Amino acid sequence: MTSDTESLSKARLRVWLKLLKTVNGIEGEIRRNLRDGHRTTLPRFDVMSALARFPDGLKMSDLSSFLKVSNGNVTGIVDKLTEEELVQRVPVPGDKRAQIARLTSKGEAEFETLAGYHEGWIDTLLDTLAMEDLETLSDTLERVLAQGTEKERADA
Amino acid sequence: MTSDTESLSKARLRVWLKLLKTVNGIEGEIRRNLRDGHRTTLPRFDVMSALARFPDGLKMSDLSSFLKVSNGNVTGIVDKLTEEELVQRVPVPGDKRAQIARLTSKGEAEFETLAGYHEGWIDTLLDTLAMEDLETLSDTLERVLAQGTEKERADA
DNA sequence: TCCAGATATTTTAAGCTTAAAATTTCAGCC
DNA sequence: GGCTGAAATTTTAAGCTTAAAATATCTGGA
Repeated sequence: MTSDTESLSKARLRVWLKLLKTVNGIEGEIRRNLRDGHRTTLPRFDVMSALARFPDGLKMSDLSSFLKVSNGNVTGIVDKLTEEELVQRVPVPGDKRAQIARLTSKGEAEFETLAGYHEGWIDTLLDTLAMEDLETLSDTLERVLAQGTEKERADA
Repeated sequence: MTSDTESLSKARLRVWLKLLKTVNGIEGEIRRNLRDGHRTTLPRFDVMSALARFPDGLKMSDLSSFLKVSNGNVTGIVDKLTEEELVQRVPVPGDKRAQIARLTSKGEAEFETLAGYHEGWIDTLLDTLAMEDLETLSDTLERVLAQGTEKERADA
């Protein structure tokens, strides 16, 4: 391995650690805000956010693949959101195995409120990034994501 | 709010979601690699990585603040690493409350191996980023981190 | 000395997460 | 109809995570 290759590898590692630190910091702040100010959690917010994108609801399995978490995971979160009447399970006509989870009107209202705050928190936390930075960053991330997609294909 | 301000806020939100997707994807890949190929987990790797930076070991509380996780959390992880003789707890002379966690020589060897693989995984996953991209990205993240630091001061 | 508050750590309770097993239902084929 | 394998979901077991309570020890002052 040439010295150039080695330093590139080390530089990537350092940037990865910084990326992780940045994202963990922001995510921690969001979790704190949700918990302390709104008595909820990020996984709950994520589920509601996914359901808000699909007004007709999502099958449990579609919800878990959309969020990239396990089936069992969403079962537990939807259980609790259902207890609080923020989400409801609707039977799928013609398939007794499946259920559709969807926001109740109470859940929609709750999500709209939370989403507003959420956008504000992110806006503050990413305050230092102007449109040009955002575009550059977005392009960079896009390339990394594309590389990940390629790898998935190789694994499959 | 002007339309420009609104679109900036929305753009920040979109970039945040992309950032999260990227980091979660990479982190998931690292977790899979550690689990499937090396019978360990990311939190364990993180603890060993922190201890590897401090050959004389770290007090439990310093370890948790370094990793930015709770005290109780490291207690459990160090317990298990200790059972496997990868880490040992050393009493602190003059303070019976405190303990220093440090890698055993077995732990050091194990970490060196894992760290090599880890650097390779990151190198592959960030394959698409050349030195120039890394520098730009690093600067961008630095600014976001600095903003977070400012906010912490305001909260304190 | 003794005690009150601070410090270091562990324990506890609750929630999130996963992979794997279990359950229920479906779909196609005989 | 009945069977078999697939599909959708839930349950289970194990581990990670946190905040808060509990424990043990230390420190400084009365």
